Amino acid sequence: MQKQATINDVARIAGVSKRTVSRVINGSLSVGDTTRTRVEKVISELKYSPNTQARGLASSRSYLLGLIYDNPDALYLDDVQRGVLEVCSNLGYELVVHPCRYRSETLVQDCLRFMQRSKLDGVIVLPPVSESETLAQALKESGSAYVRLSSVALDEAKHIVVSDDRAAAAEMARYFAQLGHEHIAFISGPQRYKSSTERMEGFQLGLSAYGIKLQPDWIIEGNNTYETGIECARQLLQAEEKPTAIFANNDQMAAGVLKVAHSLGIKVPEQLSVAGFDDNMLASRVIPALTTIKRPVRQMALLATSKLIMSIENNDKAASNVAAKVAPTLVVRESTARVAGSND
Amino acid sequence: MQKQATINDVARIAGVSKRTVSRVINGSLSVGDTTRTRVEKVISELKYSPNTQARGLASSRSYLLGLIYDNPDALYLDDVQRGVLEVCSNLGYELVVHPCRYRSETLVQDCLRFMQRSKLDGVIVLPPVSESETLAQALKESGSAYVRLSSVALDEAKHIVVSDDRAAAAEMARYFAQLGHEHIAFISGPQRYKSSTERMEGFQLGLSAYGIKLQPDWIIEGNNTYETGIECARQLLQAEEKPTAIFANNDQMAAGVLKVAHSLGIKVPEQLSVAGFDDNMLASRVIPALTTIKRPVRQMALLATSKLIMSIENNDKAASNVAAKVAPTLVVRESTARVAGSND
DNA sequence: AACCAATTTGCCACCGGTGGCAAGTAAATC
DNA sequence: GATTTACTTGCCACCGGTGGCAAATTGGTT
Repeated sequence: MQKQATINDVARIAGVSKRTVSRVINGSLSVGDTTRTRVEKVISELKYSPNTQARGLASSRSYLLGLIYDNPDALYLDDVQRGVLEVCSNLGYELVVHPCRYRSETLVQDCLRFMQRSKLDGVIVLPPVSESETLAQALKESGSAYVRLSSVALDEAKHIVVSDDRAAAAEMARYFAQLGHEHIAFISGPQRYKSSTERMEGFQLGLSAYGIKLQPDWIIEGNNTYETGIECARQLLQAEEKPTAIFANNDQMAAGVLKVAHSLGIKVPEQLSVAGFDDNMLASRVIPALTTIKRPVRQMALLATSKLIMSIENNDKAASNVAAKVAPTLVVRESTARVAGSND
Repeated sequence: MQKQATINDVARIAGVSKRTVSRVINGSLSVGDTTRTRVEKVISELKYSPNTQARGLASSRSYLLGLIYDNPDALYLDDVQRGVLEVCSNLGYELVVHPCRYRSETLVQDCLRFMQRSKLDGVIVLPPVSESETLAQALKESGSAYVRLSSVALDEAKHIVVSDDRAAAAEMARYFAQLGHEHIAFISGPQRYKSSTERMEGFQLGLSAYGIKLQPDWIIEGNNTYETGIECARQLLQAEEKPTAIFANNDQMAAGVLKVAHSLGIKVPEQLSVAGFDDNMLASRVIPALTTIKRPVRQMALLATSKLIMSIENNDKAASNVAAKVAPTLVVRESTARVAGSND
């Protein structure tokens, strides 16, 4: 293991003090041009790169960001992580991932400890953990930089990136209505999450514009997994009176609906329209391919990371206060069709 | 932001020197029992936890592990990451994720720089990056702790966790043969990866035991994505003479085969058997559910992480030299059946 | 009581950077 | 040319721990 060059080596060879080298590294303005180029030359010759631990110790910066989440869908997490990493690597940060338990009593403590232990410069918090106001409060009080991803605007513009799931769900409602569907069921996510209630309310609101009302027994709560999608679909499709369209809170559950419909010999989309939410990889793989709402996950991740780094480097001074709101969009594929017998 | 307690605070309050506190933290033997308990009491009262940067600076340990990969399947990465994180959090390590480009000329440099910059204690390398011998060599020479995940035993037992993909593919061959298939096609992964050639060779070997030979034009190379799965399937299924069974190098491509078969009106499994490799989430979601090979990804991740940490903490002395080999297993679902007209 | 070995504890330098301030240097003003 | 001003650069302490070694304590022996 060849020994790593230190700032002292650079200083000695360049014939300056290490303080000056430090200035060059950090892009300080007050370094003469000739000195700067000389130092830079030595730095690249020695392939010197500063020791982040020492740097962190002296300046309380680590160039480490954290990603906090609780058991998200693999595909969602992957999208987010890719986006975050892209920005990180461009801007010289590394990413530490940290799963945690949203419903644990020690959530706040756990997250703060994580930040402190690893001396993170900031964290990005994913849903549903992002919905915890106590955590957000604790982060704010501890003076940490953070950004939340959410489908509801539950924080100052500086700390949040929101997607308008409510409007997107309303758009799906309109689409269903225009296909002539009136007997519509909704498989919701856990009602304790705002992201779930937002989508449900948006959907209901959208339908009501067409005079359609979701029957209470056609609103079933799943937990966003494929398995509960199957359970919920069974309840709906084995009943006497069946809906002609089902909107599921995400693609996983919609895939479950497809499976059940297939096993019951119900043809999609001829006899039943099915739609999901997310537009992850699964949506295009299943047969028939799912009509769904595309969430711009990657874009949210990019935005969030940029905001976060901006707020870190500006030492939290305004600037990044631009609202970050993204709009999910309807993607029509094969799993939805005009209701049988209708010709609107 | 309440100020963080330091080792000096603990030392002062406990009435000992900070060196002693340090000893207590690191579980050194030579601390008297009474002193130890006193110090521990103060530590917990102050909720003191050592500054990892300072600790790292002084002892060149960071309690940070790295995960190095190149554009893996989202589902695979998620499985691995979950497994790794589980062990990490149990043993007090954090995980830094690091995507990179396997085929880049600067791969080695990039990875070493990553390790050095973040002062990682060790890294876990996923396929296909794990197949790079130059990287492995560089890691070894730099004295870094590392573990590779692979489907071929290309390193000392200490540094690798292997899955026997060859044997698994052979088992799939036997299964196909016993179903009476003789006209069999194989959609391979990129032939530049050993994991791909291993599976192909295993499959061919398995078939040859039954006197079946893969025709050269029924071996098509994809790149493990759904899209190339579709392209390859088109070639196979739009030809004059069609295979009765297709084995794809992974589930993504197998899903592509299902899609093409469906669009061509070819019934699976009645007219065509399809199998994949991985057994990821997708395999059970598609219709019909895929027969596939289950890779014990999670188990590999757990093993790899344990090995890595063991080698770090033993300062690389033997001990972790147990061979770590896992066996993928055949999972039969709905996409495969006895060949039409056969009754073996 | 004196001595010795083993165990426990403390002191100080050091890891590799950055912050604050003083000193040095060059350009601008009178 | 002397003085002020602005800009560069260097010095030293410090961030919060750990390593090596010396000092102090303990307990058992003779």
